[in-house]
Amino acid sequence: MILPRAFYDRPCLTVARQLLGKYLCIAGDEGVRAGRIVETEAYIHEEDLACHARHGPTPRARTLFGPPGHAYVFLVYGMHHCFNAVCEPQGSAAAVLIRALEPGNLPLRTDGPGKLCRALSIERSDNGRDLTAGDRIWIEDRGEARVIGLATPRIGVDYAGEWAKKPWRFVDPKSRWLSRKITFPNRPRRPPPSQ
DNA sequence: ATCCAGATGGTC
DNA sequence: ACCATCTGGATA
Repeated sequence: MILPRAFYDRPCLTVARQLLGKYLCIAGDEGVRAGRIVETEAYIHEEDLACHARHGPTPRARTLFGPPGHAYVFLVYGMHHCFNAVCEPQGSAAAVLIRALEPGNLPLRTDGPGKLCRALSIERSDNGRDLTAGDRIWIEDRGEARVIGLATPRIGVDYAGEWAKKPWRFVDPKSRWLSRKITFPNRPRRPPPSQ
């Protein structure tokens, strides 16, 4: 089932959790490519100093302020794309970044936001695309059991001060395809091999 | 295992 | 001047 607009028209943290275990799909020349979502992050409103909406509805951030259920795609570090699903009602600037997929039958690795965009050929021309029309990019519910997401701080936003510490990244703890391994504090390390 | 420089270009 | 990343090379 293609996720309907009502799925996205809810609080960003809810959408970020519920996207775990869903399938990001794209239709291309050689059929449909899809991967299971195992890692997400929420970016929430103008006051979130890690969110691109922090400077208001600039040309880049405009789609964040638009209606839910659309793609927000941008270029980072001059070479990688990031894919987000816009959520919450129009005028409420929030989106969920998809950070990792289980590759399934995809030929390239998808354990990172830039890598998954490359594997699915998502680029800036996909910015603003309607995710509920089912014509090129959509997200599917394939009836799997609900994933209990593990919350952690977001990656790569240390510049955002207090906002960087909020536990707004969600991972499927059973997946081996996360952009970073899950680390537990004070877990003893395996000793180096002795001769 | 961890650390880090460099690539590269849009955005403010 | 930054930056929601990735890769390869150095080091231990």
